[in-house]
Amino acid sequence: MEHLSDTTWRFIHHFGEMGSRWGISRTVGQIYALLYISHVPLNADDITYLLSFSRSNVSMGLKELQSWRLLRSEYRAGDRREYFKAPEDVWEIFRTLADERRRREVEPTLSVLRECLLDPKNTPEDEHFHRRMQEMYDLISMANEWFIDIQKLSAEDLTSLMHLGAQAKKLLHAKNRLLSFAGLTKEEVSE
Amino acid sequence: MEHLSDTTWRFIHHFGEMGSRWGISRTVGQIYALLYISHVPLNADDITYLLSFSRSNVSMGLKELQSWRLLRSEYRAGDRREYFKAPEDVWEIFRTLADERRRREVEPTLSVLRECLLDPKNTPEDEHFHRRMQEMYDLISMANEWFIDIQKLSAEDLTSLMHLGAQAKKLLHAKNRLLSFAGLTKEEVSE
DNA sequence: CCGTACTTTCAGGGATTTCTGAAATTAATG
DNA sequence: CATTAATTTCAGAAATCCCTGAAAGTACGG
Repeated sequence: MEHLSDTTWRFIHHFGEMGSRWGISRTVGQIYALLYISHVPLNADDITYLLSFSRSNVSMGLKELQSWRLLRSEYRAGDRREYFKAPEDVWEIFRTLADERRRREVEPTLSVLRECLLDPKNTPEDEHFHRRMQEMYDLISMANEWFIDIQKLSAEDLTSLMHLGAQAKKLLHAKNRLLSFAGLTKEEVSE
Repeated sequence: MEHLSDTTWRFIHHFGEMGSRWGISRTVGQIYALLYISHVPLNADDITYLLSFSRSNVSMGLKELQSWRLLRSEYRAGDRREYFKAPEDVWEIFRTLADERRRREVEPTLSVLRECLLDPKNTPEDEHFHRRMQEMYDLISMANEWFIDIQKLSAEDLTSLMHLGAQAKKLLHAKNRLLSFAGLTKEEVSE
């Protein structure tokens, strides 16, 4: 890649902007967009040249992306530079991203909430605070578990489920009807 | 509320930090955490006093939270100040938050991708860029549609589905078996 | 309309984050 | 083990974001 076309630049630029709205800095977003779209793995100098920011910034950016487990890298015979690329599978990228955010943000939030919920309740006001924190804890905790669980599924299964969308509700009800028809309660059906 | 207890302060402080990792500033995060946890609606002066930052900052923060549709407010007889609170239902809060982010971040991203996909492909390299952008577009687009669809469901239905988690896969396969048992293809079953 | 109670706006200062370039570090090669 | 290639670190500059206080705006009650 000699230099960036208008289209690729727009793509890269947009993901820079998006990145800066999330925890990621603009340049890190751009580096990842570039690696995502490139048809060939790139080394740090390639990135420095194509995006024209400082070599050290690229180095730090790559390090950060690695800490998010978002990069694959390889070495080549007779070349001691490291070549980076994003995973082929878009699903994998989003999954990793989401999981890393879960670990960095959701888990610590749950810890703080758990601690707050352990504190003594001295006043009726405290009772109310406790209740609200509990509500939030329950929701976040459930979503967290759900996400961990859902990660087991393959991209294809996830795709099917997504296409199912709100229809899943009907399926759920149908399932419950079948169970009660068979004279079973939910509890009797183990896993 | 005369002043904040240690526990509430920890809660508020944490959501300030979390907010600053998302698009929201620290103080806006704190204001919302306070309004969320308070047992009684608060006016701007209450917030200024309890969190001790400037009145104007509180004003701007409330305005921003309103632009996210995250606040309810009320007026009281003989008091011209506006009193704010967060919705009672935690589900509603997260739903609103997610939907607003969808509108502010996901939709514009899809627009950019659509535009990029319309651009002419001049080289084999461009073909590759196109393919990668298409892959990303397809995934984001599907997730977007899915989320819009899922929003129709009630908190209870969502809870059931979440508890179902990865088991939903079995349900999906059961459905397909039922369909093929009935001699129907997916395509023949419209909605 | 005037005064009062409250809210909003916004320019500028302060704080934080991000980026750079020089120097240090690491690692491969002859 | 010296040389060279590549990477990383880090202090400070630059850019950005956030918050404040003063001033302007709004709206209600008399």
